Amino acid sequence: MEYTVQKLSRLAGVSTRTLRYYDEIGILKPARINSSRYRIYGQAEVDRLQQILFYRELGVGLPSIKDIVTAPSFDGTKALREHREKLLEKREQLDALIANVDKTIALTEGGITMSDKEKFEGFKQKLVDDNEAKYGKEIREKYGDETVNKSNQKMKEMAQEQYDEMTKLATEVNDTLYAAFKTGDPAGELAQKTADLHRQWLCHSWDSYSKEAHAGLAQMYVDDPRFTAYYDEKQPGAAEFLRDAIFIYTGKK
Amino acid sequence: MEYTVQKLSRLAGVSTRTLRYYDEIGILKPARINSSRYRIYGQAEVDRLQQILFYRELGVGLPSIKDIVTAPSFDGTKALREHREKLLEKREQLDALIANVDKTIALTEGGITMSDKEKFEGFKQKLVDDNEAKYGKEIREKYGDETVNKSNQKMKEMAQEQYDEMTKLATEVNDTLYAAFKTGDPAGELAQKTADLHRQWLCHSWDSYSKEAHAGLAQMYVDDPRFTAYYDEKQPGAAEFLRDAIFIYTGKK
DNA sequence: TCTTTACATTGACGTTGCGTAAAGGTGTAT
DNA sequence: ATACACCTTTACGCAACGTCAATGTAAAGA
Repeated sequence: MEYTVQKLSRLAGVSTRTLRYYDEIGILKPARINSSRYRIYGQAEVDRLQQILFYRELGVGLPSIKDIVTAPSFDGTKALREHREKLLEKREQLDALIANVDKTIALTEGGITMSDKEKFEGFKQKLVDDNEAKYGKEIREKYGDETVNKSNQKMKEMAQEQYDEMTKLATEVNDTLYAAFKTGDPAGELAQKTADLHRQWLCHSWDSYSKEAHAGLAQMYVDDPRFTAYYDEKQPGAAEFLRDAIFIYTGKK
Repeated sequence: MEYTVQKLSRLAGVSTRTLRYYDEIGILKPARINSSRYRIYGQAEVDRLQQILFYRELGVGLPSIKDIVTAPSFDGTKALREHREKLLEKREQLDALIANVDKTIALTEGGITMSDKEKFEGFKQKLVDDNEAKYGKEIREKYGDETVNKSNQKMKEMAQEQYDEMTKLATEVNDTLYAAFKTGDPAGELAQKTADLHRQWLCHSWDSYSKEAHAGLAQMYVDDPRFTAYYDEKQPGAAEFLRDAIFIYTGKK
């Protein structure tokens, strides 16, 4: 099968300009040039373009891609396996970001403050340079009242009914949690009702619900001491109990 | 807390140049300028930078980010929730890509060929333009022997022992599968042994093993007619049976 | 006090991966 | 013959900074 620029561009979902550019920088030369100087691509070029796009999707620069695909020792599947590893890494990064967003939402909704440093977690890959320790103390300074005020402001702006519903749910979650805690059984009826109420409460601030996210948040209640303190205030161990109940509710592990 | 350019840049993991640029384009102005014309950032700027980086991570352009964060009606948590949705979308896209990579690896290892069109799945979001139908027939042309030859070439280059091990395992998987199929029980001893052998076989081509990926591949054996054909050749229903066994083996659902 | 060193400033040009004309040749259908 | 969709090269434009360069300033040690 032979393709002109446009045919190949349609096949691959790239622009003709891109193909000409790839020719220009020597990353993908056409198989031959016909009598009217048209670029004609063949099977090998289609394969090569696929490889190029794979790596491009990763964010690999075109010069590096060139090295990869023009290397005589180029092993397609080996490169793909490496590629796969990088994609998984990228997904982990994304997960970290999502977790941070969840945390930020949950914390601001609760009027709890984050340290400046904490705010940037998930962005920085791991620039754990010495200066961080240097500024650590200053960085760990909390916000003060301003953020809480902002949060209250936002609350005021919410429709009154929504607000009522949420606070009602919140107290219900708390009450049911402590009642369930006394039964000692996270799989029991009361504990599962707590988990369900918690889900309802969550749905007020989440646009879409997923079991995974719910379970993840539950784990955070145990991992983050500020949450633990909140739930354990009246009843030590309540945060952990809530997590267990939610894990069962969401069918995790 | 007040920060100079460098302090803030270290905190947030960006360059000082970036901060100056953000000042230049008016997306993040310092709280004040001191007597030596140094930029001094305060608490509000730290928060704002966090928002900016959130959106930047998403691939949102700086002018759009400016609109978002400078809007007087800007609601932080609402924006975060939307942000979260987009992140989830992005992750789904990534998952699709990973699946495509897995598929490509599996297919090339198996010496099975992909149509040109199929190769670009996952790249093209949905350029379902009419011209596709036009070129559909040509596109659906299969590779021919060339790819198989390449694959064989690669096989030759593999260490002989590895190759022997893999082919031995491959036949073992097949043999055990058909034996297990006769028992009719995907949870039975033989079926689970098949799943384990299949895992071992996989580990020759995967750098890292995960149950999720294993289960995903198993599902693919049923979804992709070429795989189904391969496994069902001697024994119709074998592909589905293998999937069920692997699901149980990996503890899925 | 002097000097070094680390940090700040404003230009201004370079880079990547193309988009987008502009100005023109080609092929094929009517 | 002319319309039309396709192809060509040349060349400037863009985002989001990186990277000099040339220069001023703050903090700390000799």
